[in-house]
This record gives sequence, C-alpha cells and structure tokens, in this order.
Amino acid sequence: MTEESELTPSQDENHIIAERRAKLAELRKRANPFPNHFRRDSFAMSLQDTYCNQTKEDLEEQQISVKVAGRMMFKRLMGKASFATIQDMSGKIQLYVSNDHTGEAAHEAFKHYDLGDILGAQGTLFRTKTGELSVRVTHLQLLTKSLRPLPEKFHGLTDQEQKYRQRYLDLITNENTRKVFIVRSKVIQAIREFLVARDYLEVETPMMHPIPGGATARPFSTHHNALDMPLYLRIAPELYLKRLVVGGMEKVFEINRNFRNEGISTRHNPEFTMLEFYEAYQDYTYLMDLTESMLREVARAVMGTTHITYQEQEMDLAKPFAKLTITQAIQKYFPEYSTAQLNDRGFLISRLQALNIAYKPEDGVGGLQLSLFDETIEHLLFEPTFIIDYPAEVSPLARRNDANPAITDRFELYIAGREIANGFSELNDPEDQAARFLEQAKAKDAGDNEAMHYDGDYIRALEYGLPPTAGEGIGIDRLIMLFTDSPSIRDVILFPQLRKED
RNA sequence: GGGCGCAUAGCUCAAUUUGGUAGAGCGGUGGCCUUUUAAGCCAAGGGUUCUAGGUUCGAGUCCUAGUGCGCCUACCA
Repeated sequence: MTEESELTPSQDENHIIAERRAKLAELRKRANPFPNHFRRDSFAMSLQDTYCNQTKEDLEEQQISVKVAGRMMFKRLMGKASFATIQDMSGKIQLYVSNDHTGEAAHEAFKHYDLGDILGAQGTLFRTKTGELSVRVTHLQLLTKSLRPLPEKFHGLTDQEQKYRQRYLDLITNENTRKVFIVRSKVIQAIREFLVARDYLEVETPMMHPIPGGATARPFSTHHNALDMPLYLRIAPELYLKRLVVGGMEKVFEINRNFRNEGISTRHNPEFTMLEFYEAYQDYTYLMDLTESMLREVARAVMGTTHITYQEQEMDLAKPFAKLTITQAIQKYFPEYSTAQLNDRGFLISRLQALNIAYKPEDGVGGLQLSLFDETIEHLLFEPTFIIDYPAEVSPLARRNDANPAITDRFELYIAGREIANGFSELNDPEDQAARFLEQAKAKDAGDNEAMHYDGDYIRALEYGLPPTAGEGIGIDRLIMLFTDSPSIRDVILFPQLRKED
C-alpha cells in the first residue's frame, strides 16, 4: 500500500471522530477502556425465546439475573433513567439504565457512551409497560469504545459499494445481510450432512495446480520461488477428485474455492465456491435423482420449506424437475423449429446469424444447438430443469453415450434462468480421454485460450483404472442466491472482488 | 471490453429543470425529561457538493477527461 492510499487521521477524520477520540482519552485517564474480563452468560435471542411467555409479574417474582454483552444500536435518554438496545450475534435486547438501579455515576457515564460502543451489562429481567423484555441494569461497563459513527439507524447502510467494501458495517446494520450469511452457512452445513450421511468422504485437493484443468476457463497464474515453477490457481478440482476415485475413495466430495480469470458480473466473481462430488458405480441419471433429493432436503433443513420465491417468481423444489434435451428445450419455446431444421447445420448457422449470436464456425450441429440454447432458452428456465445429452465436442471429460457417440451422458441443471449444476458419467476410457486432451491441446495451439492442457498424470491415473463413476459440480454461490432471493452474487459473498479503493 | 445511470454533512436524502449565499431528518454536542421503542422538546454546531480541467460576472447544477460503484451487454459457472 502506498503512503497516499492509507487512511491517515488528517484525511479521514471528521468532528464526530474527533469528539469520540476525546472521550476515549478521558476514559483512558481513569481505567483501561478496552477491558477483557467481562463474561456474559446469556444471548439476547435465547432470553427472548426462553422468557417470551412470562408476564411482568412472573419475571418480578423470579428476579432472574443475567449478564449480556453487545453493541449499542439505540439509545434513549430521559433524565434520571435511560433505555438502550444492544445487539449480539443472536439478536437484540433492551437495557434499562437508571440512577435507582445502576447508580448515578454509572448512569451519567452511560449518557456519554455512543451508538456503536460495546457494552457489558448485568441485571435482572423485567418487562416494561409496553411489554418489552429488558434488563434492569445493576452493573454496566464499557467494553470497547467505538470511534466511528454508525450509519443512520433507520435506513441503515444502503450504498452498495460501502456494503461490499465495509461488510462489517453492513452486518452490524442490516438484519437481512446477517440472515443471508447465516443461510449460506446452514446450506453448506446441510449439504455436508447430506453427503456424509451417504458415506461420502470430504477431502481437500490442491488450490495451486501445475496444470490447470477440469474446466474450460482462463486461470490466474502465479509463481513458486523455491521451486522456480509457474503455478495456476485452480479452475476446478475435478481431475484431482477423480484421481482419488482411482485411489479407492469411491464416494468423495470437496466444497472449496475455484478461481477463474474472467469477467465479473452479477453472476460471476473471480473466486467462487463449488461443491464437486464423485461416486463410483453410478451414472448421470443417478446424479439427477440425487441432486433433486439434495436440493429438497437442504431447503427443508435450512428454510423448513421447499417453496422458493426468487425475484417475485415462485417455485416448489418438491415438484419433479423437468428433463429436456437441448433440442427439446429449444422446441418447447420455439415450436416452429422442426427436428430436421435443428439438425441441419446450415439452418442453425442462418438462425444464429439472424439472431446475432456468436458461434464457432468449426462447431458441429451439437455445438451450434448449444449456442442457440444458451442465448435464447437458458434464461427462460425458471423452474428447475435438467438439460441432458450435451455434445461430446463441448464435454471433453464426459462419457460418450452408448447409442450416440456424438453426445455424452451429461446434464446441466438450470434454476431461475441460470446454471446451478453440471454433472455427467465420467469418461474412464484412458485412450479416449488422451485423444480428447490432444484435441483440446490442438485448439489451444490454434488460439483458444480456454481450451484444456494435456494432463499426462491424469491419463496415467486413468490407465490404472477409474471405475465407472458419476460426478457433479454445484455452484454454491448461485444456490445461495436462490435460497436468499439475492439478485447479485456479490450479495452472497462476504467480500466480493472490487477494484482498489484509491 | 462496450452502452446507460449514479456520486451533495458521519448516515438517509433535498436544492424550484441550461446556473444566483448548499438545506432537512437521523447521529454527535449542550439543556429538560424515571417505562422509552426510529422516544420527545429546546439550543448551537457540522460541507474540498468524487477528482482535475473548462464555459460563465457567477457552477452542486452546463461541457471535457478521469476515478469508483450500480444496471445491461460480451467471455463464463
């Protein structure tokens, strides 16, 4: 960081911060304003839950003593008594601070505490006139002085950029942001439990690859000094996970980050979280069933329902997911295209040109159909839909279909108009795989910088024998967008990638 | 990468439509108030209008360039 870009007092501070610094300096004269000996015994939400049915009289009778701590979010002074609302990781609870119970000196000190300060309070539970559960504070202590003012309490933080750059402020201020990331954590936990319950083994494979593979994408490149060799941040764990299946880990999964050096959008972050899982002695039809079960079970576990509202449209994950081939999907929305036309290279090219859709001139019928599908159909698939039978030319790691070697036993799952999952019966014929790597390498030489490298060790592994295996990747961030009704991937990633601030 | 939009007090927003002394609420400061709920009332504060140029007697407002963010689009999951 350069000297100019650092936040120095003269550049960044305003009168509010100056006043708070002066308060802090006063506090320092009397005691350490950052003590670390207060121990709470209760969370706000557990108190609210435990005592929600107890009346004012019940509480007076029991004299329940509690110690709570949290950040002060609201403050209401009324002379000889005050109310404050503190927030901890579970929720909020109100404090009643008064000359009578807290003592005049402590109450006077409290009046100079600021919103954002972190307080520890001890006292007894009671219910106010209006029925709100509160702590009648007998001992109050400032645990951390906050120097910077919080965003306005009613509207909160709304500036998107500040929400992303200063996520801590967004989390302090916005209930919904907290909810999104709690749901995210629970979804990942539920997926883990779903797979572990089916005897899957969770593993971690390298994030730094000497040969980037497992997907068609541009990698980030770096360099290892001691080894003096180039390394790439992984674009997919696929080839390592299948090596593990070769090694006898017959049900294996990994939830971790992938890195792709490509565009950023509401659906793309340079680093994103993928679930990949592989199961030996299964095929892609099994994966589709498993995926339906997984999404239903996760939805029930996290939200208690399979009903999802995404951007004001509704769906029910309990309904069977549709299954369509690429051409069936095209014909569903454009019945005017005949099957013969959709298998006619000339017709497809004329349509793509008419619709101004980019395509690779060397593509066969399958690739052209896919280009047409991606541009015209994909965004229309709101209800969960498996698109099946992908052309072999765009599926270099997938097993060929027994009846039609031009296509593969592969599917992609679309929900809310975007790809959520991609799965297939794995290609375990080492000679076919070697040939397809060579084809990719040829494309790379011809200038396709997303084409795959030839991975000699992966071929060597296949030559020892990969059992017939089914494998799938699920984009966790996009799944979380769906479950949290978030319009942008940046809303479900705690610290999305942004440009430098200065 | 291309197109469109936005940037004003710590935060949320105004500022009469080619321009004429930059305002309010919240928060903060001082005062009143012992059951408040975005507490209330009174008072005094708080600004490099994103940055750099330009037009003009005069620019938050108009023009040019830049920076950041948002949306759409392209590559992609």
